[in-house]
Amino acid sequence: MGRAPCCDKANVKRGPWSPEEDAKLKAYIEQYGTGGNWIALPQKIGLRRCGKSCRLRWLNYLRPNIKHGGFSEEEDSIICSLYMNIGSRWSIIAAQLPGRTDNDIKNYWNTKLKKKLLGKQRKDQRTRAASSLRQEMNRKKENFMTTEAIHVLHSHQLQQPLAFPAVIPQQQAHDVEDQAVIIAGKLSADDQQANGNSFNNHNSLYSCDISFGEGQACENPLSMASCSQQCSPSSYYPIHGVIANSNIPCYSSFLFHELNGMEYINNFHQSDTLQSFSGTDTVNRSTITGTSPESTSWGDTNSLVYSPIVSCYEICQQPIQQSCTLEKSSYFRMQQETVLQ
DNA sequence: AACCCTGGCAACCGCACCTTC
DNA sequence: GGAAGGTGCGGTTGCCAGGGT
Repeated sequence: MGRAPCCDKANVKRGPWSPEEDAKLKAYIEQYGTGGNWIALPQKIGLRRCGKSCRLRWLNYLRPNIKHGGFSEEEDSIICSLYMNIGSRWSIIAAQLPGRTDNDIKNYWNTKLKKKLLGKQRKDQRTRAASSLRQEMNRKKENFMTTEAIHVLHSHQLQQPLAFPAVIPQQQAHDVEDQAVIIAGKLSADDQQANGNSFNNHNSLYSCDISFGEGQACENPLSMASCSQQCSPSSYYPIHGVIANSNIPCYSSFLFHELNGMEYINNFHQSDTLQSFSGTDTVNRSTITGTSPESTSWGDTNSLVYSPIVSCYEICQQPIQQSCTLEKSSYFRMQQETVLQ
């Protein structure tokens, strides 16, 4: 059985408070106090409001010495610092900022400070990732080319460029850094013929970018891209992989037959806070669109700290069910490039 | 000018905890 | 001890203003 409502919702007014209501509430509380019972307060005053609503109005708006807007740099840093340490405990954070209410701080964080902070962190992170990634990938590339067999992303079913969002499992998400790897696969003669000269230079460097989105974890792109049936070495395609990181949600796009596919990538990169995606699944001849729900996990402070660097390439090396292997002699080149703005 | 989109913010909702009886 | 009522809190919703098309 549910709990009894605190008031008769049918007989209470809702929505914005009028100046008259504000004046009544303010005058009464300044003269008599709350009486320790918010539920009974509106009846005493003659307000058709819920007691909880009166309390909220008083605490967030009417009580003396309330400050609205105009957060200082110092306040920003206090909020950020406390948020990093204790998360979304707004009442505790508000207690450290005289004149500020938890609701005000919460709104300020959600609408401005979060974006401001993330923008700064991304900039810093990209700068760091650019150098560390190049070093790491150079090292891995050497190892990669000497491996006897390799797992190859593959989909011989795909006859046209395909882009779709991939989702990294949450348990992996924190391991994946903002970086990307491109793997260009061996193309069959048929493929090359079918695609004109586009694939003649299949060892060419395919550029790659990082895409950010919000709120959507990723599934292992490899499992999504790997072949679902027995495959032949002649049907490997260039693979374009994009992985973005951590708890900043990500989208991945890959399996581009040619550079024309980059237009799909561009679709993903219109902004750092991309909220939706679109592409074309030519296997099913359908348009792929989607929307990432706003993340509600900002309480997880990991979302605001740097995650260890794990490249897409490392994921590529993990054994994958249904993946294919190739002799290194039949094989191709892995190139990577990050495009860090 | 009309419409759409987005950001900001006040207010609401529901749950958990606390207090009282 | 536990039921009922009150309070506090964080997440979410919905309205509105402003900017863009």
